[in-house]
Amino acid sequence: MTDTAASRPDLPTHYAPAEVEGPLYERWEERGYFTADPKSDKPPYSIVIPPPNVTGSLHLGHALQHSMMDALTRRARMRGFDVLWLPGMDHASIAVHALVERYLVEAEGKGRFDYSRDDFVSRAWEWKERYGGQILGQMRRLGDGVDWTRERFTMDEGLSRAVQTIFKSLYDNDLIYRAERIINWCPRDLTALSDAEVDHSEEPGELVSIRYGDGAKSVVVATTRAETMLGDTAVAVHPDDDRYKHLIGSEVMLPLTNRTIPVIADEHVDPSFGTGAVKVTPAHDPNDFEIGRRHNLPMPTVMDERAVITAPGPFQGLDRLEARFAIVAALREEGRIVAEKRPYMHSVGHCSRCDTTIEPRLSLQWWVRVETLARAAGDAVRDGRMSFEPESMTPRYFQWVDGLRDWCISRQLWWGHRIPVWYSPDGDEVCVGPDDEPPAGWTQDEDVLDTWFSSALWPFSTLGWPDDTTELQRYYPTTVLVTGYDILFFWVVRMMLFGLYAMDDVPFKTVLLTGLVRDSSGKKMSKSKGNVVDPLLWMDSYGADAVRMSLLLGANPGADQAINEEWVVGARNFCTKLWNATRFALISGATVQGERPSDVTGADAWILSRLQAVVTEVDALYERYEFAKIGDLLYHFAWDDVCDWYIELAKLSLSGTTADTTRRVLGEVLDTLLRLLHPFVPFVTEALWTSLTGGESVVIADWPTADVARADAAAETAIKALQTVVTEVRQFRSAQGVKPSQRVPARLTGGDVDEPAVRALLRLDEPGTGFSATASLTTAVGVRVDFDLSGAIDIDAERARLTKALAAAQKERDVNTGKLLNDNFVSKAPEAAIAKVRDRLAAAEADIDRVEGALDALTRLESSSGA
RNA sequence: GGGCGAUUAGCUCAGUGGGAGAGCACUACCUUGACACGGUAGGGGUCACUGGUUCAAUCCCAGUAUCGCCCACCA
Repeated sequence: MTDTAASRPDLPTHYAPAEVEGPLYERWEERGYFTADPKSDKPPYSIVIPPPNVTGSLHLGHALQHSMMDALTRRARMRGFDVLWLPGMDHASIAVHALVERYLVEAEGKGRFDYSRDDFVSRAWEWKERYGGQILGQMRRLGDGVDWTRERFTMDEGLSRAVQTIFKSLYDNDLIYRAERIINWCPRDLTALSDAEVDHSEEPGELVSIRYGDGAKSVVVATTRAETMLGDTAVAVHPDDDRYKHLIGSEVMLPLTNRTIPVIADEHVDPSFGTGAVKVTPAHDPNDFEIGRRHNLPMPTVMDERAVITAPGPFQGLDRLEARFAIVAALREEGRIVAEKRPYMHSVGHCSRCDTTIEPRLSLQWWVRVETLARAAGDAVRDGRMSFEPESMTPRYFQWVDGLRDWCISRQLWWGHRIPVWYSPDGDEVCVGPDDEPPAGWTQDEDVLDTWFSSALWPFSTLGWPDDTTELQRYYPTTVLVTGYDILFFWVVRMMLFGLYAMDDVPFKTVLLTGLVRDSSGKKMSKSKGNVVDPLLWMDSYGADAVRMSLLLGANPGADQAINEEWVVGARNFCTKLWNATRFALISGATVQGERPSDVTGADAWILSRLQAVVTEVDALYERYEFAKIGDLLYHFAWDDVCDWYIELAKLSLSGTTADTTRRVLGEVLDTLLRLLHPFVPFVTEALWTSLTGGESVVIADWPTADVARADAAAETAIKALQTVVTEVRQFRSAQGVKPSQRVPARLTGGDVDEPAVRALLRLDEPGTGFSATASLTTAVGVRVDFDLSGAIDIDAERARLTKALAAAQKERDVNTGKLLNDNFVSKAPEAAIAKVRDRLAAAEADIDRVEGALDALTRLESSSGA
């Protein structure tokens, strides 16, 4: 044992993640490992975190994305970059509203409008301070190496200033305007929503056909929204529709009212749908609004903001659904219902926050004029300044960005950035910048901005914009954005719009889109299905490393992934394996200081050769963000190559003359392996690496570099031969029912293989006096092994094994012979392919000879033993 | 209607124009001096279907079926 080994504490045989992980993060944070240094001369590497909602808690989707970002930034830090991974939270305007409102109802029994605006907002701030931000602690638990000194919040002072600055700039450039349009209105949250905040689903409704007018002056319209008829101001038909041409320009009676409405011609109408005639309600339907605009129709509003009928008459005060039934009943009484179809499946929009059915509503709102911004955002991808990983997601981006409609940014809420526009008593308006004073006596617009307006600024507002800070110059554009494909449109597109506008450059060079995490049968996790897993529970049971590793092992670019607890158990087992391998190294006196051993041979040369190949491969996989493959590669290298073979071989060497070299190689291999694994499993690697090396922290260790000079084809061939012999003999022993612990005398002849190693791994004794070969095996690498099983050989079992091997070899021979007899193949296939087939044929024939020989020997043995 | 993707072992998923793979699960044996959260050996798949291209197709092309996602429309 060396001095270093003696001074190191013994590790327990079982890795207890909860005990190990806890103290490590605090130490990292205290030492400032995660703090970026804008003044450093290292190259920058920057990622902004997708800011979780202040109301949020860590779910598996976060855990996946954070594991990826943490792996990327930890590796970048080890590679010598000045890393900024910037954390923060989103104020989540509408989501916080819902929670605070619920809280106030429960705590004080009062609704939102029982409070003044200022009072409500200060309650919301209190709520945020008290209950918000629990996810930040959960990020520490997961191990996220973020720069906490630069944590931001979308409503903090600096970001609010950025919001106001860009609003004024866009306003001054006529890219923000106020207009009355049809918007998506949530009658529960009492606010407008953008198109992106509406989810559509197919639902059963009813399609009723109603006769408007009477006799010759009548027309039948079909509708799923009978209640809106009170606001109808026309019936539209297609201009070329012969059935209705005679009616165009005339008026029909609108039932249940005293009004008549015109029949108009509009190209929008599809003559083949329904009756080919459409009722037009401009104030309550987006298409009808457009028709109304084209034909200068009146646009009466017949419902209030809670979707209650306001039109005077018997239906006034009814909710939209009650009104629908009542109106259909009234029409039926008048004999105007011509046809009814129910259930009638059609698509219905819902508030993405509260699931309430959206009510299209004519309303005065603020808009971003997106045309030029969207074109720039599209061009940035078309000319390669920004790209998606995986690339297959690019069409989705274009689909959205090229068809983007003006963005409704005003919300009738209180929690959020208030629109910086002020009105005079006469109705004049002025947009106020952050450094301006609003005119005295003017009043500010009541609305706040869409939450996504401030998130759209995140990559530069967090770096100090609109000031020209060193951070902004250094870390913008950010290196890569890691986020779920589900918020491509909400967020990614809008960051592109504003990033290009404000900074004249893309906000990130690459967007890495992750899939969704699903349950073990591939179902989307949802509260209603009850299959949501809290990653914190898994972290408590198996460790943050295990959760991270199992997520990353499933992280194929852009693809959804399933996960269940067994996967996490497997990852925990892997951590334990690492733990014990390192324990072995410590017990064995592995050393990591001093010169690298030169002139290594045998297993030592082999594992170093493999190691440098793995380093090269891992680096290549990181370039393509292939986390699953990186994990798989390191998993198998660690478990198969290092643990199953190298450590077993090292045990032999450690008691021999090359022990010193092996101690050094063992140390180097584990040191390098732990560094390679650190971005995936930071805690266990930190605990093990510091024990093994005595270094300060693996967080600040150097990323391994491949030493190509260590590539050793001869060593790899030699170990492969050894593995072949060992495996074949194990198969033989297994088939023979020879217990692993039973030592068997054997004689090895021929071939070129490390005989002492083979004997040790296989528990084969030297042939002593009285050795009698009762069974023999000629391996594929030419080594013949004669065993003295003292007549105990199970001839039937061995014959079965050999017969199976013979069949396989014969099949291999036949397949390859067939290919070579095919003139087309021989004349057209590339020479390399033909050579390969020849080689395989030769190998198959040799195998057949060998196995047939073994079968003959078996037969002779059987007859000679006189069974 | 437009776009994208999937279909490979019981499950979750890799993969390649020329020998079907991994993890988990399963079977047998094993308390071998790092590890039973382990070791060794093993079983298991017409690579959805039908055509085509090719000397050769699980892989490329076309079509079919099933499933999933995104966008648009749905009076």
